[in-house]
Amino acid sequence: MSSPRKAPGARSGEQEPLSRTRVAAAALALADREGLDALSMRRLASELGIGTMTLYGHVKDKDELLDAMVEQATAELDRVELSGSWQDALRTLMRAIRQTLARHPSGLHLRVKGPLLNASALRVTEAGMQILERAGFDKASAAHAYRALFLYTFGFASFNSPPDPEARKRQTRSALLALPPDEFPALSSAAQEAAETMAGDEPFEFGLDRLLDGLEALLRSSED
Amino acid sequence: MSSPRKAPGARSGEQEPLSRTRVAAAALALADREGLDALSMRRLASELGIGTMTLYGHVKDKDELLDAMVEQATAELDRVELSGSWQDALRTLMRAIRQTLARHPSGLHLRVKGPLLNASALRVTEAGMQILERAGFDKASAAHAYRALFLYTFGFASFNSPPDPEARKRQTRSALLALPPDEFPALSSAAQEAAETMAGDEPFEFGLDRLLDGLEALLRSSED
DNA sequence: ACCTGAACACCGTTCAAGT
DNA sequence: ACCTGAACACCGTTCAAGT
Repeated sequence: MSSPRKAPGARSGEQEPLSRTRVAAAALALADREGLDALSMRRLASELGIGTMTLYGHVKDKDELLDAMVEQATAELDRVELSGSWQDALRTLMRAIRQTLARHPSGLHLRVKGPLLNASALRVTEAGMQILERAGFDKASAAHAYRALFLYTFGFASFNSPPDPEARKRQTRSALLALPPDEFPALSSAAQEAAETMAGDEPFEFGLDRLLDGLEALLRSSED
Repeated sequence: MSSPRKAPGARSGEQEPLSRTRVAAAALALADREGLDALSMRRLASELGIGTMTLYGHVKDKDELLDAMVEQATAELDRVELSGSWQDALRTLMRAIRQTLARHPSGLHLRVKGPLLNASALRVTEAGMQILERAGFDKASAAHAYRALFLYTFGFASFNSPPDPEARKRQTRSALLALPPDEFPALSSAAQEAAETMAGDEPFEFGLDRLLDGLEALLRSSED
């Protein structure tokens, strides 16, 4: 009767029972908040109010924990509303991927060691492939096109992301302005323009548009 | 006379005196050989035959060591021979970037925390910007185009890279074939084609060509 | 000056013991 | 069964001492 665990409802400080998913969510939250370096098994456990070793009941390894975090993050991608031309639909899809990656700042340039083959990631890929095939691409072109779009988006998200976009731009701009103009004529005269590409949505949209234009050209040439 | 340090020439086991560069090179070699996880200050020091703390004379931090490794790797990029059309020249440049990233497998998806502003990286960027401006792009378009090409290449290199390309393809293919075809019609019917995009040069070249085509279209439309 | 061992505050994970 | 403290083999880095 006096056991503190009896009540089935939510206690003030208590949570639903631990699960792999909840462990992954907590780990992702911690990593997003304080950086991947701050994520340790011991730290995570104490944050969850459990013994360190209890974590190993839900996750074999720290490596498996990192995998679970990637799954957890990609799960947000399910159910994106897609409409319009095939270009618009792909744009929407890629923006969603980019946003998800951005939402988990240090959480995701982490170590994606192999192809992303969890359920959520595959659903997104399926959506992309359907859009491309319906647009008229054959299977091989559709697969290549999706991969190119995805890796472009991934590269942008992991390398053109916060923190502090303005600081990135300023840092880049002053580094370029400090270059000897005779040795770096193009860069030092385009310092402002180059700095602008270091953050924000617009540089992402630029490349995405070019990629989609290139795909459209391929589609037209194959239809002739 | 009997001091083992007197001789200025190369001893059997001895090396030139330690420097930040040599420390970075050794760290990069170690990380490439055994993975980034195997790189520790203690391990690196003992491999160099010095006390752990001696490393801190050449590098403030482990973080600074990682920065130095990135510098070291990008240094390989200097002096790429560029010729042909602007498309061919950019192709050559991007291939070189991709190869350099591939040469340092775990060494480089590491933590590029900010814009790459070291001398070698900037020289490569300068080359790219010159090619684009000579082709007729204005400064803003050239900056955007270079950034898109670079991030596409970066995404590909860090996410489509070894180890074991064939295993990646097989793993992807069987995961896709295991999907329920009614829920994943596009992916399960294109399992082979999708798997093929998971490794090799050809998928990289596909997206690069589309990007370059899109850029050419932009260039033509701006010239009218 | 330059180098470094010892020490401190951490890690991930094994193992054996607690309930 | 489920959970976990203690212990082991590591970390990065500070500090004070060696030459």
